[in-house]
Amino acid sequence: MEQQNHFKQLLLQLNQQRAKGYLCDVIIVVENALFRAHKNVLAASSVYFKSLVPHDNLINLDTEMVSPSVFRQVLDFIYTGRLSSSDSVSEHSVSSLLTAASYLQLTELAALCRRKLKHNGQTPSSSDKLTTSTSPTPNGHTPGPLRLSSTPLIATPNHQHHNNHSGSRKGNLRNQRWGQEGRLREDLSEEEVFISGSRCASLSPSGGIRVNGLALGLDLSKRSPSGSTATEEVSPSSLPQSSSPHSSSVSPTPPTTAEPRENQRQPPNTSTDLLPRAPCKRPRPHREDTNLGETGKALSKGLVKKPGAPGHEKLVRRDRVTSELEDGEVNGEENGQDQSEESGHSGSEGGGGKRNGNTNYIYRQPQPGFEPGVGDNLYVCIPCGKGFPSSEQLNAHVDTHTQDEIYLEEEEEEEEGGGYQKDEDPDADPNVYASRGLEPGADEPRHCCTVCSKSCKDAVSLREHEKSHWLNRPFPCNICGKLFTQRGTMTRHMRSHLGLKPFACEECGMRFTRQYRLAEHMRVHSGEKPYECQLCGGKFTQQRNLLSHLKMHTSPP
DNA sequence: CTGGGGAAGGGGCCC
DNA sequence: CGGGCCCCTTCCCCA
Repeated sequence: MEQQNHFKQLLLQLNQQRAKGYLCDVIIVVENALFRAHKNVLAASSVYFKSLVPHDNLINLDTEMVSPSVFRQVLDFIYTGRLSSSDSVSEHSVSSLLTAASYLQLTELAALCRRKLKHNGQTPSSSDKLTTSTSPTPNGHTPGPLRLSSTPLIATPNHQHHNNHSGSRKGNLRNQRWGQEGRLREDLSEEEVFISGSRCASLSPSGGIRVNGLALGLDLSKRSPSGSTATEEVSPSSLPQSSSPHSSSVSPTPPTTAEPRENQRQPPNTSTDLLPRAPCKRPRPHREDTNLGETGKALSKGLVKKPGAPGHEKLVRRDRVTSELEDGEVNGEENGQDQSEESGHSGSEGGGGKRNGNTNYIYRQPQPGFEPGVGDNLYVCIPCGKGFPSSEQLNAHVDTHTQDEIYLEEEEEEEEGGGYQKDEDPDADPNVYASRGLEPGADEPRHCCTVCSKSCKDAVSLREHEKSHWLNRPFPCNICGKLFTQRGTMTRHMRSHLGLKPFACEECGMRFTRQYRLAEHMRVHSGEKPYECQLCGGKFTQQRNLLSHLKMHTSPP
């Protein structure tokens, strides 16, 4: 007895889930594009991926071997066994596919491409030599859509270290891994992790950041030793171990010779058994320490502590002045939080943002009807949330954004909505006045710049003036679009997205993005409390807590 | 329920 | 560009 079309239906379901990001547990970074997928599917299709996915939730691919557009075809092929119509698969793209397939050790796809090239009278490029052997597929070459053989994938891993192909790249990360101690190797370079220098420079006049990828609820920031988020919902087996961060932005070493044959018969649910059962779409807003056993309080805190996910653009619209000039976090951080956790608890990440900062970028609600990550619209415009099937189309679209356009829309919305947000009643919160350049009780709003206090005659003038401040934040985050005044700050911010925490506590395994924080943390273990309140003698491990404490002394009861 | 303390995250900025 | 520090903020725990 056999259920007909079972495999087809199963694959169909998986592909639909991928499109929706449902249960996706791995992110593949190709240049500046992010792709979500299922580890099991990747592992079942590629020996290369099989070697990576158990350890990493974030995989960077060598852009010299595979481009975003090619990888998109590769991923489509993995999930469907088909390539798009042969008409649209040019010889050049077949060649690129072959290179990518070889690099990724997708032997079936490589063989398919090779046959396609042969059929077209082409000689496979040298790149396909990466694949030392492939198993022939029975269905041969046929015109029309290329189809995956129905035979099981036979893994015939070669022993070449494909990563070496990227070795020529400066500061190459891809061969680097977290060491035994769980420390990121010293020579990691943010730029390498991060995709983008090119896109970084392509900040559009509108301030729109080109992020050719799926923000789509990906929470790149949640990556401390464990977690409860989409990207963190990983197998417990890979949890904590202070030395085993879940995602590395590097491409680990390729499959070793030791495991080849296993690849053919991996139990289909080997890893899914270890995955959390709950859908990863809506991570809980609170810590979930309970599953961590006695790993240690401090550790557990770090493990599940939260957020900041660029992704579903659920955002709280704020007054333009507030959001752009006063609250640097709303756009990138708080927003991300909302996006990832929906519950709306404002995240600690947004913490620093309430102060000042002339952050400028405005996230927009996704356009009606746009469902991030669904279907072919894998490339998402951060500003408007619109999805596009290709990076080229996205880039073209982003160029159409202008700051004025955003302003116009803002204006329209202000007119429609009366300007204030319901939760931003100036009467209730004097800070709102400040942020808007207004003063409580003033009938006529003063159009003051919140950055330099310059007074403008009207709102339009103020906006024009405010633009000048934006230039002071020339460093955009390629993931969330937030702008920074200094490159170093942006780099540090990106580190939080990727969860790169090079500084590990030897006592409990907690990891930190900053050495200073590790030093601070170590006082927890040493019991050192160097900060003493001169008023009451209270001692604190953190200076900031002493300051907070002092406020308690000084503030009226 | 509330307030204080502990611990942690993030951004700004200076060196 | 990284380190170090400051500030703001959040979250959790506990009394």
